[in-house]
Amino acid sequence: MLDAGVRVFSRRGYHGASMDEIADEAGISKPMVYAYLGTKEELFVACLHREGTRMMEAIAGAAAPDLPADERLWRGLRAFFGFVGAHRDGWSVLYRQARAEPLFTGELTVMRARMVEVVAGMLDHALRAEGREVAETELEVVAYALVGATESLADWLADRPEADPEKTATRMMNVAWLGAGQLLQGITWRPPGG
Amino acid sequence: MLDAGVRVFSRRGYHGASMDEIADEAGISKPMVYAYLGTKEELFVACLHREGTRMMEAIAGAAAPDLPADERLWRGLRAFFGFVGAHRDGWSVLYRQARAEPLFTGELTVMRARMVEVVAGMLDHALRAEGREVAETELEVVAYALVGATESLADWLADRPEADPEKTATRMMNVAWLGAGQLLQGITWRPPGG
DNA sequence: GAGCATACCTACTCATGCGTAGGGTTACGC
DNA sequence: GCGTAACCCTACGCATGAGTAGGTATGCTC
Repeated sequence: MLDAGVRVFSRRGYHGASMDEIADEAGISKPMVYAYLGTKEELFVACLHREGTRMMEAIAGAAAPDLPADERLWRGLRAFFGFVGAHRDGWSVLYRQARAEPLFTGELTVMRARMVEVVAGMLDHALRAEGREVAETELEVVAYALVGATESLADWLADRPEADPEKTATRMMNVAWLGAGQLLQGITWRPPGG
Repeated sequence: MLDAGVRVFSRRGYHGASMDEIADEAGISKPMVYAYLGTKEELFVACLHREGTRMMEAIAGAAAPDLPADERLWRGLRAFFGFVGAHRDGWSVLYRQARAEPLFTGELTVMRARMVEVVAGMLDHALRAEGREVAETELEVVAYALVGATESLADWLADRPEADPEKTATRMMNVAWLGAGQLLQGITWRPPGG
């Protein structure tokens, strides 16, 4: 039933989806949907939650905390893109629909914050291993950028059924790691004339 | 009048915005809106178009094509940040709305092509200067990642009034350039055991 | 088999909001 | 002063779709 919701929401968008169509897709009647999952808004949040949780679990399960940073990042990215590739509908619901609708931005902010926390923790861990340290804000910014870039590529992937998730993960890793790798070595770029 | 549209659309979202409210915001009556700009859908496209064009011009104007690649990227990024920062309720919000709504995917494809053209063209130019060449898809992916990261940082910035835009742009440049810089040198990361 | 609960459906109410019809107002020509 | 034309308004028609009322079938208890 949530599956039906996710399918229809991703096909039509939150507003374009009618409860009739969702009920139809699930093979039951509308009052049943209301009986089990409440209003349209609640139904959407339920879908959002489930897809988000599944994704988090997929990533957390892949990126074991005792691995070296690049390996962790790679596995995390691969799990992420693998998930998006396999659940294009779910991704569309999560990040396209939820982002556009002011009603759901709160939910989404929480999820992203958790993602950023994970990534920042990864970088922090790698830095401490080398005896270096960086202000928390600095890490947060880098993590934000990486998460944003990854989300963006996930969108790219979701629009291209022929694209390979594995290959996309590798590309992302190139951008993320070669950038982050330099940063971890203490190399920074400076604005000209600054 | 388009200004009113942009304001209301970004405040309420595409569906949440009513033509009455837009007309009210513009200080005229609804039939006037229809007389000048047609249906709600056409109005939205017009807003999207204008904001997108403005942003493109801001970036293209800042990043002169005869500069070295890092300088171009830096100026482009700064212009991008400046624009998104100054038009917080403008382009990025509309863009988000458009992505969620299947109605606008066509229009969006065109805009995206132009965006990618600007960012990827920058990278492509740098590559050709070194006599190297990379598949168009490859460039598109990198461009996507960079734009996504930048948007994400713009969000980060918007939530923190005390943060410095210039400094944030520098951080973004660090991630983007040190990553892209390595890539331009032909250095690529490979998956372990691949 | 009467009473009752569960599970589900058809068919409705009602609010919302896009798009428009038709009426008023001002300015100008004659 | 009267026609008329440009301009803009109020006030409505109408479709859509969220949420619900009230009915029907099946099964379970005593």
